[in-house]
Amino acid sequence: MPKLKISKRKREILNAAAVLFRYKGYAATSMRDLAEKVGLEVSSLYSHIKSKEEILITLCFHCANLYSDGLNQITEMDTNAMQKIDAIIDLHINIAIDHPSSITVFNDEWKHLSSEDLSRFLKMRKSYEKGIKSVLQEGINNSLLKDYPLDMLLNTMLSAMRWIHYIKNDINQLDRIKTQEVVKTILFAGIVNNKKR
Amino acid sequence: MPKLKISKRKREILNAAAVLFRYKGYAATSMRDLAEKVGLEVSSLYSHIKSKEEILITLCFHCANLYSDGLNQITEMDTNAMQKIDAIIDLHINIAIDHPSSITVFNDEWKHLSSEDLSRFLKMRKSYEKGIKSVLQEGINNSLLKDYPLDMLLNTMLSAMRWIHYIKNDINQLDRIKTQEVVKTILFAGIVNNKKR
DNA sequence: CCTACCGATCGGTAGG
DNA sequence: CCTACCGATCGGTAGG
Repeated sequence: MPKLKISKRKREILNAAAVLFRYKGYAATSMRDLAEKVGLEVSSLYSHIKSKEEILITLCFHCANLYSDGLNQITEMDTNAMQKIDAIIDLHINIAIDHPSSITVFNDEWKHLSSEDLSRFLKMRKSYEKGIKSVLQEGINNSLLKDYPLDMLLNTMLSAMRWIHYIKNDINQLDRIKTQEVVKTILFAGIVNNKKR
Repeated sequence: MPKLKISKRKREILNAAAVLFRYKGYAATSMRDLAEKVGLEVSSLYSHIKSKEEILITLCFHCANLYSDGLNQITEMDTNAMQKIDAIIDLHINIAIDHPSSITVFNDEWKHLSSEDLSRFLKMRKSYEKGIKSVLQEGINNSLLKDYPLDMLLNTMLSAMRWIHYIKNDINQLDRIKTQEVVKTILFAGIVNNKKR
């Protein structure tokens, strides 16, 4: 596991790439686009990065780690399923607001990863979903959640938050707390077993 | 408004393109890929289509029309806001199940439209969202819906269904009715004003 | 970090 | 619908 240090310049390049990939897509973004954005000649980029794909790999797995680290902390908490789901929703909303560009890359551009990286990525996603599903299952077992098919519950819940990172930056003073509150209320009133309330 | 007739061959090409764009993305799909898929030489494609972008335009606006025609029928119905939202959810789920490939293109690849087509597309989307928002507003006014910010209500509701078209084809015998039922229950119990129930 | 450059691939056309 | 072909652009390298 390298990645001990990332130079300031490299971070600049990664950030610029995230923004470009977000709006143009990975395949439609050229290294010329990226070079221009950071004020370098194309060839100079390769002093800092190995390849275009290395950038994609870095961005995708950076986000993957944000999610899986977050989930690990949550599952270790000594709380019930409802509170864990509460925390999972906070996690997703916070990541979406704090990293809108790289989250878009993570969501929409991972398919351009190749072979080993792609399968590693899909494995991480599978395991992340498995982690959430077991929280959901715990909630169902304790009658805290309605007994719906886990897949539908998971997909609906996670999809329902997949618009926050599209909010334009100039509306960025959007109230994080308000978003969490409203989204949570919408989701919870739908997921929670009313008999228990 | 042309498009009176689309030859069988052209339809084949459009369908193959939708599938390729879905899995590889528009920019990463080459006309060579497409030609191979339909069993033609690259240059022969151009007897049926004008350009790569024409394909994207056709696919995007085909879907856009499915949604806006559907919404128009719904808003003309003589029903209350709740029933209209019910119908809107059905519309989205049905389109997602019936046109999984082109809906993915519609959702993820519209950004590759250029200038006039892009702005026409965004205008249609804006107007579609406006139509749904006025249904939501009507529901709020009649105390059928919780009084949340319209944008959050709209985005959460539409996003919550944006996973259905990713269901793999080999699970295609997934029960449409069951999906509608579960998604609707999850969404409704969250959106509906409980004081009214 | 730049100049100079390369092979591969791209969308698309001419002409039949 | 195909053969033959083209200019443009791609990601990336050599060498300093």
